Amino acid sequence: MSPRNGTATRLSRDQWLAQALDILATEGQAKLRIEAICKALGVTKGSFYWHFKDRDDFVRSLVLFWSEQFTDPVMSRVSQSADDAGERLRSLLRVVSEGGYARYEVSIRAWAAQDPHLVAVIVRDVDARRLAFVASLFTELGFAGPQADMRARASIAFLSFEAAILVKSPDEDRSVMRDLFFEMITRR
Amino acid sequence: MSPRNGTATRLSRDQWLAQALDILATEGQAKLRIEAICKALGVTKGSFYWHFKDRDDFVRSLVLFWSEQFTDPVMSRVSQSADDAGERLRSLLRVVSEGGYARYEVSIRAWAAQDPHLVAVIVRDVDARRLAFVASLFTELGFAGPQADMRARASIAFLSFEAAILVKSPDEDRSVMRDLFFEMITRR
DNA sequence: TTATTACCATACATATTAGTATGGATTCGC
DNA sequence: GCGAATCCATACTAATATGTATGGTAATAA
Repeated sequence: MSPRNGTATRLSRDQWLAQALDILATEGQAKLRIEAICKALGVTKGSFYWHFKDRDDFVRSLVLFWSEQFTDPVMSRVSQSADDAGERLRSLLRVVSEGGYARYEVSIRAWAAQDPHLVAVIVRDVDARRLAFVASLFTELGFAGPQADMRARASIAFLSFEAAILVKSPDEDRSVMRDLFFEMITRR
Repeated sequence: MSPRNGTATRLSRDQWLAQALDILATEGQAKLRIEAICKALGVTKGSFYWHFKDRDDFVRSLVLFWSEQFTDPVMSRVSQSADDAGERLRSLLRVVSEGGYARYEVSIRAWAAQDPHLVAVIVRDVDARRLAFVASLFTELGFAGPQADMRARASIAFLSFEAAILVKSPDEDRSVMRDLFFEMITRR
């Protein structure tokens, strides 16, 4: 109920977006109403309409924020994690899974389906960059063309939908699952 | 604009749900408002509130309808498709992909996230039955325990997220992708 | 054929949410 | 310190959605 930030409630645009992503992950997109976020931030609508033109502007900014937070940073972190392409792939699987980066996929894509003009454009760009990045890992591992593409799609699907399947494995089993998946998908 | 059913607009509960699923797939869940569905069906709200108690009742009925339409029928059809477990898996991949059965996954799961009480319960049940069914195929193929479970999750993820990734392959490539995926996932 | 049920139209009430207008309070450049 | 820009509160409007009350028509059973 009380403001979530320390000092006397004076917010930046990014604080708005970060709080919104948190609500999106924990309570779903139906709870992502303007005044509800205001309450979580300890401010009123006056703040919202200073930072954002309207709700459309907010949603697009949020999806853009998501794409900037969870695409390039992950890719560059993974790129620097190892020299061996196999180890980088292993790092990708672990980072995305344990970092909870996949928990926004469903909500974001539900928006994309109902806003083909702007949200879908951003998501499509993210998809393309993810696919190219992961496929390049498999190319480095010696898979060519469609084989690399298929493995990239399967890997992204495995990571993304792992977070969406409501029947969960225990945590220790999830790392076992990842290892088994890694062995299968890198086998020549 | 005109009523989509032939005779003089006299609907059953299932016709309501089928029309709703169609709107959900084509226009997204934001367009799934009561009066919008009324318009598509050529009736008014009086009809809606005769068939459904309120909107919550409608949403839960819709998710239940989805689970009944796209779980047991697919499983039984696949079960009868061949004797060999590998051919049944191949049949599953083709039927789900070409039948467009995965296009509701995102919207349904977005609802599940925001309604843990009832919608999520239904989706969880669907997930469990899907996992058990697909895992049993891999068990038949000689994979035991975690190997079968991992392969079931990967297969379901591949099918579900294939429909959600906005960067699409051409249609002929999708069948190639399926074949490549099949070879990889069934390799011992 | 008549009474009853199934199904729907209409008109209304209510709630929720987005959006606006305006002024007040902090902070910052200078 | 002072003006200007930044950031937000308050009070309001307007649009959109759900839900209700009630009556009407077509089908069905007897």
